[in-house]
Amino acid sequence: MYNFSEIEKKWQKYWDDNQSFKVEMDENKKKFYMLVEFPYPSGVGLHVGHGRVYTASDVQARFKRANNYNVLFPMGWDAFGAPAEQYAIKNHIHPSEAVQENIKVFKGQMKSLGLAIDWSREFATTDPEYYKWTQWQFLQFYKAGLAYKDEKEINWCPNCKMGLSNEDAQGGVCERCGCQTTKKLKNQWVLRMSNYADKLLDGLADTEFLDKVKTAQVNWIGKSIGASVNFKLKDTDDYLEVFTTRADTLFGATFMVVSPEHPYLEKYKDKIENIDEVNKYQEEAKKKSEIERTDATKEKTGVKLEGLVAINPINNKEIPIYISDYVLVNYGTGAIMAVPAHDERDYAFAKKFGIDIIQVLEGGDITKEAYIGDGVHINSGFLDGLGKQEAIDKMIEYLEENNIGHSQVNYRLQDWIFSRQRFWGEPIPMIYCEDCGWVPVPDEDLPVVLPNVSSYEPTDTGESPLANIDEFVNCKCPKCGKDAKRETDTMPNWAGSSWYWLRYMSPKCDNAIADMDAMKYWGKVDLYDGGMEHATRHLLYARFWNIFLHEQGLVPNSEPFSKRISHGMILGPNGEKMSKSKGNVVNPNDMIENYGADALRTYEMFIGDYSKDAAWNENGLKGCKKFLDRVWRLQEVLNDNEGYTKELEVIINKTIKKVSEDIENLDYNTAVSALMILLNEIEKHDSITKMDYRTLITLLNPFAPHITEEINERCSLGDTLCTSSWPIYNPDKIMDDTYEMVVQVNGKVRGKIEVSTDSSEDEMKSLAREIDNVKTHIEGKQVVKEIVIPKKLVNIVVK
RNA sequence: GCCUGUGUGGUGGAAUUGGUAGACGCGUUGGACUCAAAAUCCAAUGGUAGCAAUACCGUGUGGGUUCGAGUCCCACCACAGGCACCA
Repeated sequence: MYNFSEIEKKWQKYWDDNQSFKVEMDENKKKFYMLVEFPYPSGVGLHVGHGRVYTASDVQARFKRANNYNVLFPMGWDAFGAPAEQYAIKNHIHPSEAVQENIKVFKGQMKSLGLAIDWSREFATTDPEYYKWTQWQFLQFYKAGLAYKDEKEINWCPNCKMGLSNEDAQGGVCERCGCQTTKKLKNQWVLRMSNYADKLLDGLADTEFLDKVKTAQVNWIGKSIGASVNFKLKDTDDYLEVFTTRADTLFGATFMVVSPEHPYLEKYKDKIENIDEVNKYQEEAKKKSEIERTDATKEKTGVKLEGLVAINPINNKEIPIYISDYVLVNYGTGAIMAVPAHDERDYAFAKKFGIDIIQVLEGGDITKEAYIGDGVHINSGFLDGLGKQEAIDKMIEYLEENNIGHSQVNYRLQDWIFSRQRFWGEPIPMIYCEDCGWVPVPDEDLPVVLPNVSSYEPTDTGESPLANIDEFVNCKCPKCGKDAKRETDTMPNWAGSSWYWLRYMSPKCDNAIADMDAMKYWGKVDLYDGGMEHATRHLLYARFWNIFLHEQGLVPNSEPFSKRISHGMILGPNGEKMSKSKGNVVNPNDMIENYGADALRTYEMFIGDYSKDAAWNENGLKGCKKFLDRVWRLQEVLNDNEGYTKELEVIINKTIKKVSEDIENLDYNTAVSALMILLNEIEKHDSITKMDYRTLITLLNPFAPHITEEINERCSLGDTLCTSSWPIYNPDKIMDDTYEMVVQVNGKVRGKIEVSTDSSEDEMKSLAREIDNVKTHIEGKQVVKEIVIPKKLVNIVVK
């Protein structure tokens, strides 16, 4: 047998030495931009799941290259973030040192997989030459009025001592450490992402994302169309504003509820007679975790505001106001009009507090539960007798005419909290001056570099460790020259990954985020592969960022990615997610050592539907190794005949078609299967031609690039495969002369017969009746009709 | 609760989109080679009945459309992912 590690090293060196995969712009060639999410270089090295994703991307890149595309297939490192910082805290070294070490390991592993990456474009988000431009782009947001400082309650992880975005604290659990988050007031930099809600929705039309990715984004943005309604506060000149999607039920609004954080509670503290009780409720709400507060199944709680009463503007009835934590401060106006007859939550609250329930839609039995279905309006004055949409329209018209409210759109999407109180992130390039306020760091002073310090731990006050470093903090105001202080917060991990695909286009550019000509040439990412876990967060941030850059005239396209696909995970042999604690982790290094990178790659492509999870099975890997061994052994049976072996011509042409289409459609598993079928056919012959062999290994090359190059060289089959063109099939040669015609009687298969491909329908019919078993099934029965599907089957219907 | 998906042999998974269900691989069983083992090669392999030809059953469940349904329609069940007191 052959020495696969020797062969693999040989060809990896060859590709390196010859810079085989380096690309430059070439206006004469069609471009193809293959992007795969760049990894966070952790200390544990690559996972076999990475192997699947990178191999699949590599197959695409090699396939497109062979099809004469100018292929950009780059790689880099998303290297800011908590793990490197934790490691630094523990070992008292600069995080960049740990990052350098890890990158080395990752890159070595990627090379040993034989990936056709253009390494000349490599960078890390932690390179000052890169984050200089991340900082510069933040300043563009700032200058466009899209970055602002806001004192607001944020998610706070008491364990990590860190502010978290809503995205990082989903469900009230810290994404990093898993502990329960609380709330804390902090002055944060925030990006006005919510301004872009509609653009993010509309832009989806220009993408080819999977439906589930689009749906996830649409849900995340959460657009709802409704109305804003003002309720007058009795004995004041003020109004309490609410958002509702059901303005038509206003006649049934019998009370109002404000969230515990609503500003009116402070504003009207003198008017609220039971303010102590209210304050107590606010305190309790604050103490509760996000999980407790948003548990929809728990019993409703609340306190009635004594002394503060609202007036329903549609009927001028006085209605009470309550404070309750089932109303969220960060959605709508933080206050609602409650229609207990037709809303489950309001119903539960009204029942508990003994509030009036007025039915305004016909249907259901509201003595038992809220009726949330549709119905004709009743008890609703001028809306009586109307259906839902008609009533909504009429009500909004009325509200607008009478200056009580207006139509309004609301989004679930929030602004992006952009501050982190950590060391290992891009410093936010802002300076605070007593006289001038917040002043951007001038472009020529970028990047604001992370200093060397002895401790990387967050401070007890929750501020970044940078706040303890006087040399970093103290500076001069760029505007007036007086003593000033730097912002010590850093950017979130998502910042560096929100524009990295642009940088690959011209990674060395030093006067812009990337060269405009390069961005125009490479354009949008053609195929972007990443995990489903990034369908909302990373993908929305990246799109928001790019849309903004486009508006600023900094990039040529509004949408950054054409097609987004997502791969399934590789699970452990037991079908569970691989983890150290479960002891089911498969190390790709071991697999490469024992079976070779080619076998590993082939197996990871063959393992199953690329978009679905798949459980690891080492026997499957052995099977793929066996397949490659058999391909290798064909070297012994080469003959000197020209062209294809005649009997193999059809299946070879068919296989070219099948493999090409499958790779194009990301059906890697069936592409490998087609090659196995071809090999099975080939092995039925005593000898094969060089052309037979060359075509087989060319089709196999994207999956097993090393062994195929070696075979190609040893047998002198042609040019190196990495610079060769993909085979083209002959459409006239993909049809066999004969096929197995299926004969059914009443839809059941009763016989099969080998017939010539150019048999006429009549010939097919008569051949069908000659089959003995068919005869027995139609004997003595009346033939009602005969269905003929050319080149496939005959179905005889009898009675 | 809502939104996406998915459900096929012992197993990973195929099925030209309404036309032979189970390709290909793994596993299992039998055989060849070998003193023996490994490796390799050959054969069989959805279930039931049968010596066999063949018949019946079979793609989560129950209905339906059709000459014909894994594929389309209706209802339901289970699992996975996302969202969720969003007014």
